[in-house]
Amino acid sequence: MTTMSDVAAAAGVSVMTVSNVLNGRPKVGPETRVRVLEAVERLGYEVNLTAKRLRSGRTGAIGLIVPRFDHPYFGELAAKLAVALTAVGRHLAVEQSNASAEGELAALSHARLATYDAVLLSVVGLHYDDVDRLRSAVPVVLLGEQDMPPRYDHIQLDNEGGAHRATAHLLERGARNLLIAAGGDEGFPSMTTARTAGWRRAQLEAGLEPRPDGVIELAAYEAAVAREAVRARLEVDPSVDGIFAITDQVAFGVMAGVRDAGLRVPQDVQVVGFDNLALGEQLAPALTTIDPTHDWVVEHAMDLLERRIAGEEFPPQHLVSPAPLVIRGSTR
Amino acid sequence: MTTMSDVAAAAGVSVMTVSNVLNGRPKVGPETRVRVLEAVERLGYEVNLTAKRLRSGRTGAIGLIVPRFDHPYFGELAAKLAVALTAVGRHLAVEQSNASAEGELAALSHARLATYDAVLLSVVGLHYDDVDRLRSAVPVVLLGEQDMPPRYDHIQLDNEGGAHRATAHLLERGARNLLIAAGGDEGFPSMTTARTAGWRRAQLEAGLEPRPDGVIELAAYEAAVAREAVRARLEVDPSVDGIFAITDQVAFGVMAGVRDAGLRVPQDVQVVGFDNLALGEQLAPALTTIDPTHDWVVEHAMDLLERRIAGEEFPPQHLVSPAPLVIRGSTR
DNA sequence: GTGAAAGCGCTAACAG
DNA sequence: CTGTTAGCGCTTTCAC
Repeated sequence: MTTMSDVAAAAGVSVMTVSNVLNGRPKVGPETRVRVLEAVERLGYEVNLTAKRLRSGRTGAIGLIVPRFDHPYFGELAAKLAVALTAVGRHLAVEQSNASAEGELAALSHARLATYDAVLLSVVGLHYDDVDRLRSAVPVVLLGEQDMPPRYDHIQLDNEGGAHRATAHLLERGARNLLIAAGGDEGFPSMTTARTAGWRRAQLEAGLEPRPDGVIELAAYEAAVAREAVRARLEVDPSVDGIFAITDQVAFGVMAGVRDAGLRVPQDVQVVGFDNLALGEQLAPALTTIDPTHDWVVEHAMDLLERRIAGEEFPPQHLVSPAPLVIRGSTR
Repeated sequence: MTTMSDVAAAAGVSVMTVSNVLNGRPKVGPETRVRVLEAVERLGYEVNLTAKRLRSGRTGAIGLIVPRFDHPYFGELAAKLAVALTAVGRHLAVEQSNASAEGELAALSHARLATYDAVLLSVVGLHYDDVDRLRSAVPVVLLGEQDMPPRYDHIQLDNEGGAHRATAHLLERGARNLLIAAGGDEGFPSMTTARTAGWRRAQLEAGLEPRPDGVIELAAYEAAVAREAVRARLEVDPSVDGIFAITDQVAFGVMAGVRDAGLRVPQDVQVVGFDNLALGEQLAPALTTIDPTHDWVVEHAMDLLERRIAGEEFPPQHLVSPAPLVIRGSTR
């Protein structure tokens, strides 16, 4: 374990000069710099990030807290974020919040958040009050579709608009008997209510009254749950010719459920998802879906983070990303 | 920002006593303890993990370094690991290594590894020499199928055996013209060579000579690549009746490619994958595959980590997890 | 059972 | 341009 003092001794300078060289501060003579860098090289010195943070309050690390590691949506977002952060000399560590009931609170604890220069918090599954109680020593930017305390910067998708585009597309391609595979009304603004509203509005604008039994209520947004629900529904109601699935994972289940019922996608039933997971492109047929524009989210999240880290003061930003339609084979 | 001194002052004790209470050390009087805990509660104190680590060298955090966040295999492993670590009072942070060429080295730097009590390093894509050059201040346990320096603890799957079981199953279910969707021989022991060897051995044991053109060489283990390669192959060679895909992601592409060629799974071509990704179960037909037994890996990895963290000395362990067959609809 | 002193490795602030 | 001093918040050590 070599320290800065070791390097300083080896180079015949003070620790402060070593620190100045290593952090690229301007006031170091060129030959002193070379001598220090040689000593660093020779001793294999690497900075102790823990000590650096304790003193300076910075490490270059950004935290991303997601509800679960095994959902591809977060994996795809995290991958893009990691690349973008690496490009600006930072790095990303991802933590999972709701591995267990207590895990949720533990991951959000002051102490753990404080290990990062800033934190991106994905609020899926968190409630307004949980987040409102949060006290963080570092800047926090919220990501996700829940209604959240306005004092935070918050980036979300155009859920209503995306669902509207998805549904309008189904109608345009000739579907008339539309279902939505979603959840029940939770009584507060959420991804579910916003996307359901978009599905409803598109039909009203086309002069269609949404079917009263149009919502297939799913206990969980998982493929297996959707698959069984869709199969059961189609067996008693074969008139259905279009289904908007509230997420791509649900859409994967919907497509399997349609097949289980002996029907074909897209000839008998057209399907549109929401999330544009990489895998949707590889199915046969490939999934028509709404793109959550991760690049857009990453770009704007990083801008907010950098400005907050720099201490810039400005009112909390509430950004809504576009959510364009991606047309593939699951619609005609 | 309240510190331990603030709490000590509020409770009328020394910082040392606060530290003792908070860390459950035995030598504190019951009523002192209550007084301290009250002060902690009142002031909303939370420990500064950075300071704690600088002094004690421990934070309770375990690092998992994966090649990429957006591969579901790692997501599923990380999720299970996070749950298990939470249960023992630790927590998991996941970092991505090869977001870029330099990212790989950066993620493995001494400095970054040192922010954890121990590190699980997934070595997919890393070379023997990269890992051999690694100097870490904390225990490192290797995860993955590459050949690695024996001085590390290393957990891998039974690649050859799993591939053998997958192939034997295809033969048992009547397939006779077998392909493997894999990569070329890289000239060193790897996941590719081990799984290809298992595929070969199963055929030899059944009295079949593996076809010289039996390996569909994929430029990358991605669904899109496999899909196109399989479609092209089946169009010139319709006699194929069984394909072992080297990973589930490849298998997803293989199944789509079979359909693209106008054939059916499993009636015309049977398919077996390797990884048991959650999604494989939701396809129609569901994917027969080899289970990488994440639970087994997690259990053994945690055991090694805890013992190394505790400073226990023992020879490097090289463990091979079972890799059982999971039979579903993609085989008859 | 409790506390005082020392210092983990680094950097901010300032002196030279 | 370079060095000195002080101290981030905590735990280790050892004295009482």
